[in-house]
Amino acid sequence: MGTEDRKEREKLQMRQLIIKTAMQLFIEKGMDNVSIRAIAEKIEYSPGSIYSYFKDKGEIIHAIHTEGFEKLYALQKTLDGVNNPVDKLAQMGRLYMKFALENRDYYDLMFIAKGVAEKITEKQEWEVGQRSYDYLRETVKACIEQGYINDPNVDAVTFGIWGFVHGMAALIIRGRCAMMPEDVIEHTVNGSLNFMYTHLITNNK
Amino acid sequence: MGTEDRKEREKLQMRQLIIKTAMQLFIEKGMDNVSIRAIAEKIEYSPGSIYSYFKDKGEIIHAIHTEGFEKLYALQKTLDGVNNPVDKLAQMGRLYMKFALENRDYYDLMFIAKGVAEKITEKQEWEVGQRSYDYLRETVKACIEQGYINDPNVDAVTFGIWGFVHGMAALIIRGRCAMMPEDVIEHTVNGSLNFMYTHLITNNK
DNA sequence: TTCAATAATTAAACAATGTTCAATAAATAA
DNA sequence: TTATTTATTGAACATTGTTTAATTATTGAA
Repeated sequence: MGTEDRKEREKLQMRQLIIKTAMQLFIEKGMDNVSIRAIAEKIEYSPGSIYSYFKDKGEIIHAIHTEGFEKLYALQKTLDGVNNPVDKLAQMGRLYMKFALENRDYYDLMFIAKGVAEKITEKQEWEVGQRSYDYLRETVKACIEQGYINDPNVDAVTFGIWGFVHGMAALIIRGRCAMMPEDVIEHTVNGSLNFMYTHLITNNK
Repeated sequence: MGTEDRKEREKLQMRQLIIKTAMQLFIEKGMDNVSIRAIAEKIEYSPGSIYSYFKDKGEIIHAIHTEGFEKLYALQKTLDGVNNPVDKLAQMGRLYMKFALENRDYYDLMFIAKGVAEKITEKQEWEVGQRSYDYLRETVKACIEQGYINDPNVDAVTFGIWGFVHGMAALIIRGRCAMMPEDVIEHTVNGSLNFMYTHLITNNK
């Protein structure tokens, strides 16, 4: 009988609805001001009900976290056609930055928020993030192999470049840029990206 | 009569005790697992009492936040004697990284935690952080003026370099480095710092 | 259709949080 | 000593995430 399939489908739909609603409220009210009760109320269920679909609040957050990584990786894949690894690296940096600043709640969950990463260590659920990291790493590796970057340590270069873009994004998202007016931040970030990509590449073209 | 002075002194001592105790518990139990009640209990006062010394929990956190900036600036000042701006920049990077990783709770409060920066915007309490930023900026400026860095945009270069070191620190502190084993992180970070400082400097010595 | 079993949903309760406030105790100045 | 100001308390409030016993809805078989 197909009723089991239907039930499963409904269960999945409900999970999806909860996730969607949670994300809506996150964006609307800020990640820290969204209670289980608020989510429950918005979907017109009781608070307790949510716990038949998610083990705890962390599991909801983790679901959104994963969604964010899907989005980011999809963006990265749009660079598949770029052959020159230096161009690819530069474009990836801009794309990463754009993603971070246009999806601040997602980015926060993915790379900044506390209490998200801890719970993942148990399982191998890093895969979804690993994919993105590998994509960057492969590009860096190509840059090194083709002589564009003059440093044999792929991991150090990759981590450094990631840190560089993440650092700027995190400082902006967490409001640590009081030393410059709001409206010049974007310009400064562009300048920083240019500076980096200009200087990291060796001159032997 | 000097009793007013004494009272003021006592009030300050009490504030200091609260801050010290809070920091102890922060390190001991983790920043998110320290309640006003826990602090109160440790100093053998009632929870309500704390509110005669601090407006709210945020004010305690902000006090520790400020303490952190004092510590960092004191460290930076140890580089006053370094004349070559490139050396100074490189040493500052390592020093910053060391501070971040050896004082994770302070660093978290200063540059990552949410709900800290927001409350500061009102006042001009950025000064304590601004000092540190200016110290970096001046060093970058010297590097540019002396031809070591080939980019006229002081702010973009400064922000980029800060973002670079902050990014790595933040990723480590917030547990986003699952792609590499715990014990190679330090080595990788060193490699990244070397890579950056080697490549950001133009070759005209 | 009827009925027992299974599943989904709820409301109420729990413990922990930050914070407030009237009552109490302590310290001070006259 | 006494009146006043200050410090401290403990109880209370609202809000959180979470659990659970009771209730309602749904299902598959008779």
